[in-house]
Amino acid sequence: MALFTGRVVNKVDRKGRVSIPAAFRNQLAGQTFFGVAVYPSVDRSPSLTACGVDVLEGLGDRFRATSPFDPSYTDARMALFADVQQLPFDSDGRVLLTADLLDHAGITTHAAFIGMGDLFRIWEPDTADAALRAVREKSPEERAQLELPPPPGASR
Amino acid sequence: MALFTGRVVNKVDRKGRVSIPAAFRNQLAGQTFFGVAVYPSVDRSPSLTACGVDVLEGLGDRFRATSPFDPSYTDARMALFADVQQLPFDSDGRVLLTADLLDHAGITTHAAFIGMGDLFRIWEPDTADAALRAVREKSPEERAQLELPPPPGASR
DNA sequence: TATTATCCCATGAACTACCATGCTATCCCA
DNA sequence: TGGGATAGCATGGTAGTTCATGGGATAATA
Repeated sequence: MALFTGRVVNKVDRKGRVSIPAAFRNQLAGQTFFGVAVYPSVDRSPSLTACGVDVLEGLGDRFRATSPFDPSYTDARMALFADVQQLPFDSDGRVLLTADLLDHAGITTHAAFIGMGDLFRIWEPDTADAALRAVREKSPEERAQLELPPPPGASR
Repeated sequence: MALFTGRVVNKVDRKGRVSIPAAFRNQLAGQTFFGVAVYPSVDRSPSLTACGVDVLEGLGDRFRATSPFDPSYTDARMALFADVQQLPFDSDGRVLLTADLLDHAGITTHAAFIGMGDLFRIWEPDTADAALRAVREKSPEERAQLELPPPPGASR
């Protein structure tokens, strides 16, 4: 399973192309679709969320267990999958971000890639830094898990 | 489970390469990723904390079941993974510390590796000595009360 | 035809793998 | 027990490869 970590800034060229950082791209090797799934982040932050298609397939599996007629999940189905773009890598490992996506994140010349475990996000770099600062202030107890891993078997 | 102990100082060459002490490296053998995960210490001390990627994978697993809609989890994901660098060993057991990491710890020509159980830390040697001295100079009464987490499964 | 997307190549920079050296600790044998 | 051989380790350098980025040519689309 992919494990995305770290922060990388790459350039967006005139055509809207961006290199996905090699470290991230390599995590996605060996999937059914050689590219990334990208969508505007559902928490309404001005960022894009990206993952391998296997993660989406995993979410699909969770819906498959439910009835397609169960109205309680149809909203979630639409919200999840409607805005997802599957962007293929070109031969150099770049993807073409659509105008919609660039707009949503306010990305112009540079894009910041932020690892988030089995997902990563794409931000306008300054916005990303501000968000990171905010999160570091807000979630010290989360970060502390890195220093004091919870005992095995602990659930939350 | 890895058990890091002791204190070792190694040289950082012009390219930023450092040998991870063999004793530490051997503890990490047999992991899915042949290298270390390194990040600025969460307690804001001028040091880096390092561990095997299996620790990160354990954290990642805990998020996989959570809702992709819940912003509190996305914040936590970002706080946890954004500052973590996965550094692979080269064929001689060295890693390349990024400028960010070197900066944070004030490391220039030498790096001190301090074992801390299932983690270890990387310091600028003089800074490490000062921090160690501070801990040792606590009175015996204080040191006797250094807090240990309860053993797993203990009820209290 | 104008516009957009896809593919391919060129280039400089960064990174990786590999090799050489010297030091140190360990082992083995006299 | 002393001394030499040996293996592991830290460290330095170099060559080959990958990566990010730009540009251009071709193909698809409107």
